[in-house]
Amino acid sequence: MSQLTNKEISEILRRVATALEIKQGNRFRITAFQKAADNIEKNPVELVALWQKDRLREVAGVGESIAKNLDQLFKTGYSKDFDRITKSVPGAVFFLTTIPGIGPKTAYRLSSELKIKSPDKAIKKLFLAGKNKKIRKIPGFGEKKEQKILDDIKAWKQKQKESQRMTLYEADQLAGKVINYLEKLPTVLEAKPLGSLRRRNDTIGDIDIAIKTKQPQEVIDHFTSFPETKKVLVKGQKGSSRILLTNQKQVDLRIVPPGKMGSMMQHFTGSKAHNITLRELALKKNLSLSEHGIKNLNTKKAFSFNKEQAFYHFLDLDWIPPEIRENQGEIEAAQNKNLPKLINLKDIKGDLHVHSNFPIESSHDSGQDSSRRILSWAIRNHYQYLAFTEHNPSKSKHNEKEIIALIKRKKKWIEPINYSNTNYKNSRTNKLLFIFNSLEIDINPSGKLALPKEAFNYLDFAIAGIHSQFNLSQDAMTKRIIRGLSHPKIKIWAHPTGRMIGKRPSIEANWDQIFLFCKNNNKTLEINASPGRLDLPDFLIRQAINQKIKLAINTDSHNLSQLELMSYGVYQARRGWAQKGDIINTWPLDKIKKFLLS
DNA sequence: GCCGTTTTCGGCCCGACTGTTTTCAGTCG
Repeated sequence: MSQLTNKEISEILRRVATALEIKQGNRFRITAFQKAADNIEKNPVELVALWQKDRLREVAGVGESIAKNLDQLFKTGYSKDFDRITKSVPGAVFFLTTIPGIGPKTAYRLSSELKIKSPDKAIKKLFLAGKNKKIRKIPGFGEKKEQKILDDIKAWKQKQKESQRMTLYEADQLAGKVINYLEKLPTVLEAKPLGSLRRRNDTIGDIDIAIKTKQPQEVIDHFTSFPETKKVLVKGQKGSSRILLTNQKQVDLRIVPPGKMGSMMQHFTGSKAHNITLRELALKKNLSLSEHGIKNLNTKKAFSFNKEQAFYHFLDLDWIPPEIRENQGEIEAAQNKNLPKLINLKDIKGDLHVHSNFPIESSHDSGQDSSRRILSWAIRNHYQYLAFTEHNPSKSKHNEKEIIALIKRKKKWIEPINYSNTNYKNSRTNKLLFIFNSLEIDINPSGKLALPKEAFNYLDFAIAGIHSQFNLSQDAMTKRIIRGLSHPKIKIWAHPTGRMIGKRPSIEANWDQIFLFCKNNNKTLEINASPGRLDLPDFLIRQAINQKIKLAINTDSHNLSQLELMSYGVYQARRGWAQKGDIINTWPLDKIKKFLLS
C-alpha cells in the first residue's frame, strides 16, 4: 500500500491532464482531470483515508475511472492508465509547467526543440537557452516571448525564496495601502478588494481590487505607477492590469464602468469553483454569466448589474455571503432559500480568552497590558463579560503550594472588580461587566493538566490547550486531548489544531472521535481569532456545527490591540457556516454564566 | 472523464491579455 498525499495525487492527475493537452486530447477529458486534481488538493480529508473506507467517489470530480486508477495507485503505487498516458512525455515538460506563464504546449515545444528531456536542471537549461538567444529561433517564438520566459523563470525563483502567502491581516494592510493610494484620484468612484480577500480566506496569495470609474486609462496609469511597484506585469486595453510589488506580492486591478459594479464584484470575488457552478446552473436557464453581466442566449438581451444582490436575484438565488462562496453547497442553499444566517461581529458579547499582565509566573508569554486598560476597552466595545485566562504558573519555577497560592491571589484580584467597581458598566445594558476568573492550562503529552488539583477550586472555569509536543501520533494525540478535556472545569479547548499559519501544521488527531466526546460532554471548541492561527480551520468549524458542537470565538489577546482582532475570528466562523446560536460568546451573561459555571 | 430537479447520453464557464500572428493559440484567473 502506498501513502500518497492529496497533493501528490493531484500532481499525478495534473500530469495526466498536461500529457493529454499535448496530445490534443478531448478538452473536456482534460478539464475533468484538472477538476479532480483541484478538488483533491483542496479536500480536507486525506484521500488515502477515504480510500480505506471505500469512499473515494464522494470527492467531486472523482468518477468511476479515476477512482479505479486511484485504487490501483494506493494498492501498488502505480496506475496503468495514467502511466500509459504520461510515459511518452519527457519529465522536463511537467517540471517546466510549474512555472506560471509556461503551459503544456509551450513546455513541450521547448523541451523537444531545445532537447531538454530530464527534469534535472530543466529550468536551468531553459534559462541558459534563453540567455543564449536560442528560444527566439524556435518557430512561433520571438524575442519578446524569450524575454517573457526569462522573466517568468526569475519570478518563479524569487517566489520559491519568499514565503508565498500572506495572512489575511497582512493582506488587509497591503490592500488598504493600495486602495488608499487609488482613492487619491478623484475619478476613482469606488474601490473594493475582492477575490480571496473578500471571501476572508485564511491566507491570501494576490490582492484583487475592482475600481468603478469613468476614466479607465487615467486610473490604470495611476495604478501602474504605485510607488512600490517593481514591475508592471499586465496592462490591458479593457481595464485589466497587474503589478508586482517590491515585496513580491501581486495586485490585480479590474476597471468597471458605473452601472456594472455588481457583476464585476460577483465575478472577481469568486471562488473559481463557485463561479463555474453558478454559470453551469445559469446555462440550464439559457443564461450566460460574465463580469459584464448576464446575457439571455435566446433573446440575446444583455443585463447589467450595479448591485451584486440583483445579480443573484436574477438567477432566482438569495444573495450569498462572500465567505461561503466555495462551491460547498451554498448555491443549492441559495436556490432553496435556506442559506444560514451567518454570525456578525455585533453578535459577540464577550471574549473568553484574554491574557492580562497579572504576574502569574508562567513559562509561556504573559499579557502585556493591565486588567484596568483591558476592561476599559471591553466597556467601550459594549462587551458584557470577559475571561482572564493567563497561562498556568510554571511547574519548574514553583512547587505545588506556591502555585495554589498564586491562583488564590488571582481570585482575590478579580473578585473586587465584579462586586464593587461600578466603573465597568456596559452603557447599553447598564449592567456591570462580568469577569470570569479563568486560566489557560497546558495539556501535557500524557493528557494530564498542568495545574494542581486543588487550584481548580479557585477558578470559575478553565480553558485547555496544547503548547508542546505537537507531533504525537494520531492515536496518542486523540487520547491526550480527550483526557485533557475531561476535567469538569475545562469548558473550552483553545486553538484546537495548534496550527500556526505558514509556520506549523495542524496536529494529527481523530476529529470524529474528539467531536463526539465534545458533544457528549458539553465541551466548547475555540475559534482562535489571531490571524496567525485562525484555529479551528473553516472545514472543521463546519463539521463541528453539523454535529451540534458549540464554539467560542476568542482573541487570545496578549495586549490591547489584539482585542480588536475579534473580527477575524468572526470571518473564520462565517466561512464555517456558523450562525449566532452556534457561538457561545453571543449568549447573554445569564446564559453563559450558567454554562461556564456549571 | 464526469455528471444528472428537463438527461445514463450529450452536454461540459467565460473573457482578457500577450505574442506572433494576418485571424489565432496559449495561458491565466
